[in-house]
Amino acid sequence: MEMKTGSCRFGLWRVRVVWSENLIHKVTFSRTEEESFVPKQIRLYLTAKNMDFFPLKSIALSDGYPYREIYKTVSEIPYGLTKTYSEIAEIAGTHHRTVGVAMKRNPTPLIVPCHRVVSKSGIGGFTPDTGIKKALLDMEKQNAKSLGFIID
DNA sequence: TCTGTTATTGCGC
DNA sequence: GCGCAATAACAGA
Repeated sequence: MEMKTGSCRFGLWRVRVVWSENLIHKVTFSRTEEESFVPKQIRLYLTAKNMDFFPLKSIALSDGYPYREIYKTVSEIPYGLTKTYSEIAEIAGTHHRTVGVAMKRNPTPLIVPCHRVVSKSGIGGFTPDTGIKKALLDMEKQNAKSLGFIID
């Protein structure tokens, strides 16, 4: 299988994607990347025109991948909503501390929506910049609200 | 093995 | 509010 790389704009950041076929291998953030082709679902998601990545899927969900259960649980959080580290831990049958480690090591943010996992007292962390997490949550919340998925 | 790492939480003051 | 201990699970040596 052939491995492809592309980069897409999100605010001040560039989202760099590595994939092959429908399998996403890696998603990283950078400031300097030139824009180039990425899968349509990702481009649309980043401009609030798409709510899921089907049929794309993350390598983090494949058999034998470390923290697979945690990533699977996180993937089930609906667009525009959040869960806490403790809630994820309870569902996945592990410890909230472990959820933090798994999020930090998540190879594919966005695809596995780790930005929807927040702490009880605040937004929680995000590498390389919590500003990205805030921007993603704002975008999702606003979009979901305007489509009537969230009422508040 | 053993040590370091970690995007949390809850309790006591 | 702040400091701190508890504590799961993986990477790297």
